[in-house]
Amino acid sequence: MSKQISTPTENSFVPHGARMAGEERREQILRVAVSLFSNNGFRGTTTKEIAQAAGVSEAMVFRHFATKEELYAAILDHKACKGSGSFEPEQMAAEAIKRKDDRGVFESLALGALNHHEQDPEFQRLLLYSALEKHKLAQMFFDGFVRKVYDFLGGYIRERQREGALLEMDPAIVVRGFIGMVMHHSLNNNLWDPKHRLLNISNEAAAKHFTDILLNGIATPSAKRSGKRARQDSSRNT
Amino acid sequence: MSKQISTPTENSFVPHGARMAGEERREQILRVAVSLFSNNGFRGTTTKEIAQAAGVSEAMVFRHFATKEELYAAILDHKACKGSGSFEPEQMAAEAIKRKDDRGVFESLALGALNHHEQDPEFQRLLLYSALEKHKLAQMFFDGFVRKVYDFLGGYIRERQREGALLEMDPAIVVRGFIGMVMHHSLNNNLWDPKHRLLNISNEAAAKHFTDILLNGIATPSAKRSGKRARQDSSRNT
DNA sequence: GTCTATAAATAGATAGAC
DNA sequence: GTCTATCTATTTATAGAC
Repeated sequence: MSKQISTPTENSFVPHGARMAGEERREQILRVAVSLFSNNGFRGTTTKEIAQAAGVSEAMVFRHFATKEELYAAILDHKACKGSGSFEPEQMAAEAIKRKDDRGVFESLALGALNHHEQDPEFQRLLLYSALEKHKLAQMFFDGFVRKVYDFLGGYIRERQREGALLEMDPAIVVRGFIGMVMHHSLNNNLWDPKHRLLNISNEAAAKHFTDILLNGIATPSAKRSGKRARQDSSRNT
Repeated sequence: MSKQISTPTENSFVPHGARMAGEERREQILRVAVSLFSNNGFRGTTTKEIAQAAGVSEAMVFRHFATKEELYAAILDHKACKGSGSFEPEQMAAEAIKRKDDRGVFESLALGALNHHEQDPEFQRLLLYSALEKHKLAQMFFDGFVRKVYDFLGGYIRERQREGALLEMDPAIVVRGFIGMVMHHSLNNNLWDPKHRLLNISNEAAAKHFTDILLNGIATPSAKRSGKRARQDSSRNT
């Protein structure tokens, strides 16, 4: 509330990369803005609210960020970088990939994503808002980070298909399905409070069960043998 | 643009349920408002925009709807009813359920949902916006319609588990996973234009493949036999 | 019914004192 | 650096003429 940790003695000789005294204030504004934007979206958040939440005047906000749009862009940029920074799929599943442990690969990725979204719920809301509001940075994030995930995970799946461990099927569809299970679950956890949830399980359990479904499916072995008939029955509209 | 199909001759004796002359105008306002709200959200849409898009003055909008909030609520209500009206899962999969055709059940539900969201993209955007913006009607829709789907589909899964056709596993998790695949795919189709999509397949193909994954998984039979080992390897963090 | 005009409140952004 | 005061444009909503 009342932090005045400034370094006025060195104000005269600040090198090009040195942090200004107001750097702290800037980050404080960013923090509260993240919270407000993620809760109310871009248009649902006023600069006055941001200023009040940060405990400064509105003019201060515009001193650090020329426009509201610039502030929002700074946040999305920061979050997108942090998002692809603190959550590196390739790195996260590196071990399991070397061991060709399919379960380990998918389970660790799912758990990583679920935990990431749980500890930083603002991230998903921010991204969804910006996607709905058609902000450029949302498009950039998806074109960048998401595409990387598809390429990376799709590549692993393709490799395992060649080795005969996974069924032949467009890897992109598999990735879409798996990410769908995980992201949709995260979204539900983030949008609805625990009291209203239709499903309340730990991230570990969710990651495990989604991986179970992806790799093994839910049909029993006996049902699978007799399943071919039903399949023919229902393929009238193909 | 210039429809004046009114019935002024009967204006004097309107029964309690009769439609006013301005009923048409009201629905026109509703239509353009749906489009604008779904594109820009509640706070991102101005009453002036709505009036201009409807080709009337702003005062006319407020004649039909006392407040902007009331207009928004009317839209969500209408859409939610239409959503649970034109898309009745139990009815849609009724045949397949009677035949105990698991593939048919999941595939028809997935295809129904995908087609529904494709022919009415505004619906999903509207719902997402209202969920993010924490409007009451979004909560009501999820507490009502979505819960019904979970109960209905979860019930079917439980029944098939008792019959030995499906593996023992919390039905809610299965429903969450399957709905996740389908909804996440729909959302991707709705948020990104075709040029930027990472996956471009027909709804029929998507429904089929998601059902394949759900029932059979993606592991080959041989991999499943040797899969138990890998499972033990990766269960260090359980 | 539909419009013009406008009220009342709020938005983003700036000027200038300290 | 931070504030108060203010400006301008926009937004919701209403009044009253036709």
